[in-house]
Amino acid sequence: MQEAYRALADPHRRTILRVLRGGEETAGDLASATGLRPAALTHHLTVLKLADLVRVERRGQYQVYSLNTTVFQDLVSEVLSWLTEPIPADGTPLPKSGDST
Amino acid sequence: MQEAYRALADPHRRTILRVLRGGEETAGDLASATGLRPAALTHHLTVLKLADLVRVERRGQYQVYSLNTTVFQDLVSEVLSWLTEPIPADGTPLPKSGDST
DNA sequence: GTAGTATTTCAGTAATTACTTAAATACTGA
DNA sequence: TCAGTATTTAAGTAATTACTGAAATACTAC
Repeated sequence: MQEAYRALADPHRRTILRVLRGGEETAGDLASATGLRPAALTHHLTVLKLADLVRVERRGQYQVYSLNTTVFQDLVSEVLSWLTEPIPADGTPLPKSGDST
Repeated sequence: MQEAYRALADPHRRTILRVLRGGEETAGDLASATGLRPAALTHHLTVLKLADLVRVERRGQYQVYSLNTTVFQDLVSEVLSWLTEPIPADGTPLPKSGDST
């Protein structure tokens, strides 16, 4: 999962993911959507592929990118689990708010 | 939100957040939980504070950290919304799988 | 083949990040 | 006040990251 969290940290990459939620797009379309130059876009797409968040397929002249919804859902589920599965505190007592002096 | 996404990108910071899910902890306890040296821990806590994901309160000798559940839930909600609110594709047609030559 | 379009790779650079040690600060209890 | 504990700040370094322009690759249509 580390690669997926890392992938989310960049706003351009989150834009790419959001655009791909609407369906597959060519690399060129993603470049327009993000305002990135080709080489910079490729860099971000590489990070997203490393995280297995997107898939590519060559279609003629184009590279067509799409969301790998499986991994994407796993990621969301993991973050969500943080809300629903609290980790019990260990027994170590902590000073209470009025405790000092 | 950018700061929050950035904060999630580091595994030590995710550990800190998970530990705090179980209740407030002193900086020292968090250092033990993560295996970080004091100065490195402070660095990560600063990032988490910047993202408003954690709060601190001095309690005597200790600094007691806790989750800011509001922001934390906002973050989870936003990620979750990516699954439930697809962005409609624009009208631009894309080449279909069999299209080439 | 050749020209044109789409995309990636390469090599280098600037900015950011995580970390270190040492010193400073904030508090406690005697 | 002093010694001790907890934590942060400061200054520097090494690694990582995002980006650039230029060259290379992959394909299409003639």
